[in-house]
Amino acid sequence: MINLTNQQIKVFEVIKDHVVANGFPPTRAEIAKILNFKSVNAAESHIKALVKKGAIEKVPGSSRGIKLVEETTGIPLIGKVAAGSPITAIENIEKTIPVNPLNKLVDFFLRVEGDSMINAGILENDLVGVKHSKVAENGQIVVARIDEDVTLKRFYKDNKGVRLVAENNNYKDILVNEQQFFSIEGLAVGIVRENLN
Amino acid sequence: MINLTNQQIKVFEVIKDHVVANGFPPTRAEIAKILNFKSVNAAESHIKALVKKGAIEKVPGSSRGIKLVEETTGIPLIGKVAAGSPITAIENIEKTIPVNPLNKLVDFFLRVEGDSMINAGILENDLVGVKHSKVAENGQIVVARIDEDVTLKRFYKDNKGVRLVAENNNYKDILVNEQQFFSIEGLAVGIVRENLN
DNA sequence: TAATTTACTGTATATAATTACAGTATATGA
DNA sequence: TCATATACTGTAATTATATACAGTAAATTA
Repeated sequence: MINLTNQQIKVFEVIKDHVVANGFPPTRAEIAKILNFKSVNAAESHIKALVKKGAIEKVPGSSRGIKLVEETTGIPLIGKVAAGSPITAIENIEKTIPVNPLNKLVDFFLRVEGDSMINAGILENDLVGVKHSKVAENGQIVVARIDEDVTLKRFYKDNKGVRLVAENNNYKDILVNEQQFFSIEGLAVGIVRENLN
Repeated sequence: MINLTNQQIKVFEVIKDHVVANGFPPTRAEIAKILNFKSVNAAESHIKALVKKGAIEKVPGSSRGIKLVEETTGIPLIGKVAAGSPITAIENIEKTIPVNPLNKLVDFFLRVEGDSMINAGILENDLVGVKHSKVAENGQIVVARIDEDVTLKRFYKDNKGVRLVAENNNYKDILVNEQQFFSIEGLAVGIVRENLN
């Protein structure tokens, strides 16, 4: 977002906050009311400026037809921290992480039980983001089903059959035999850990 | 979401998809057009039914004044998988994870460099979600600044001073001396790992 | 079997909302 | 210094939108 004036930043924040709070953007009149403009056209003019500068997009003729441009939403990712600068200073922001970095890929989450994947940095109670898939390549971490059990393991297949391998030396490999029902439910594509402290 | 009819589900999906695609909900007329209703009132009636059943909320008098109820958005968290059921069957869904499970707490992300926190299950390139804070309790994982360096470590303080401890035996504790500038930038509250496979 | 819910069409209207036009005043860049 | 941008007030008109009312018909529930 390039060179917004203080007032334009205020208008932008009002729009953003309204979307977060209500799920839809404000009207010109609502913006004007919040910022104590006596004319709706003040809001309209600011919107035009924000469009021109690429902070938002307009859908002409639509009520509340304001889109926040993707890079302006989400959470900042701090890259290299410049000497002496506050950590969240604009020059330190590498990019903006979408509201959910895993959102596009993840079909569902599974909560991890046990410590069988601890060497892969996957701890108990982590949320594993899973993408639906019926197939996997050797070495990939998969959500697999053996009969009625669903488990998270590394997947290997060779001429002897399917082997599911834990990332913890205390666990033995699981060899799937011909009598068992086996299917891959999905691929682990990411993890989320809440409550780190 | 309780007992929506097939048609109500369709209308709900249209609303949800519109919000995802455009950033704001559709009008009655837009819903009607998408679903080939010849009367806008068909959409209006469905909206009333969806409100009654708790799938959405209405903001009366507001254009596009439709809110998706929180539990209806986001990504399903699969709990115990019932015997024989498809993994994502409704009875297996424990709850719905908000679009970003860390969103409320995280002020910014830091990308992890190095393996100093590997024993805490924090790997290189993980995104650590950080909450602004100037203080920490002993044992908490913090983002700290020593002179110009920003680092992620476990924080300890006693009468001898501040000690920053890695979660990796190959790293020595960092003892902060009086001549150095030291500050806590924030507390690690979660992690996100993309590209697991 | 009667009442209610679902699932619409069709009409109408008040109001919500966008957006253009006409100004004023100050600040900034070329 | 002259054009352009910023930052508004104020008015007005067109159109976008919500929403009520009057129906019809079939399915569901009590």
